Amino acid sequence: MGKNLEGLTIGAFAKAVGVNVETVRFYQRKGLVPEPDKPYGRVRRYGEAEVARLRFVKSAQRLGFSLDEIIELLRLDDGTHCEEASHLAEHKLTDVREKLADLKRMEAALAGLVHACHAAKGNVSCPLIASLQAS
Amino acid sequence: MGKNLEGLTIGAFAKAVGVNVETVRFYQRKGLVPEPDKPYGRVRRYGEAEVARLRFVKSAQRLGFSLDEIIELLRLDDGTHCEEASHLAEHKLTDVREKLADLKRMEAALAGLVHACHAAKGNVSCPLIASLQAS
DNA sequence: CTTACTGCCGTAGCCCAGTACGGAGTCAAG
DNA sequence: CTTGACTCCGTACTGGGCTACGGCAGTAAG
Repeated sequence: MGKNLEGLTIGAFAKAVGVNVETVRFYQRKGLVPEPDKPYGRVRRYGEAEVARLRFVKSAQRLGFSLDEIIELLRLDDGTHCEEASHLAEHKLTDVREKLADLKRMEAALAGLVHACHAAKGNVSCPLIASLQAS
Repeated sequence: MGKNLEGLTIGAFAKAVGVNVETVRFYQRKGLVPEPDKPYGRVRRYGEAEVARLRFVKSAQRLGFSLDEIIELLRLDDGTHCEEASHLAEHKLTDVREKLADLKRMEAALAGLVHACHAAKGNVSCPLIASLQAS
């Protein structure tokens, strides 16, 4: 595996992004990451593009997109279906803005919770359940 | 079912909070909401405290807490664990703020894509994957 | 060549958060 | 006192997102 830097094996690839090898395979089955041809030897090799793509998948996932939604997003990325992509992008943009609004509300609620807890230092009770009544 | 305000049946209880009856039972099995004794007849009755608790569960869930984390939060609610509750909330707050930053980047990328598509119908390089590189 | 790693591939299983179902009991209106 | 909606309880199933397992093949070091 040593000096040939033509690409990463699946194990190195997975490690580079911080996911399990099995997860890479799972994503390949779903079409989230491509399954490269086996070029010179007989094992697949992964390059920078694949690393970026896999990182994107994990990032989008952290933002609350499902794997199926991420497939959609990835189809927007290759820049070739501009007209349909634009439509999809507008839809996703609406999604994203809704998520932004949700997250901002969460942020406010959590910040309020933290604040309430700190404010209640002297007091005995910190009413967790009550703190979310208004949300 | 009408005027007796001695408590809600499970159906009315679930409806009052906007969840499925089965979800209530599921939460009872997990210990997220208590299973009241059967007082007068033989069906359980639910009161204000239970409604508040169930609402709290759903609210916390919207804030991104898992059911297991919510069990933790509920155990902290007796008011004597203010520090711990605050710590948990702060941790979530950090999560939420990271997600906000990512989402804003994604929003910018999507808006850029839509704009580019509308402006120059042709080859548009989509910055979606690149937009999350920095995370 | 042998031994020991990966990698390849399919299938099965796990966890989470519910959802559905079925049979028996209960309750209130007609 | 019957009817029909609701409750109770257990068990089974679902769907999303992985994770594990097992058998075979290729490759690398000794």
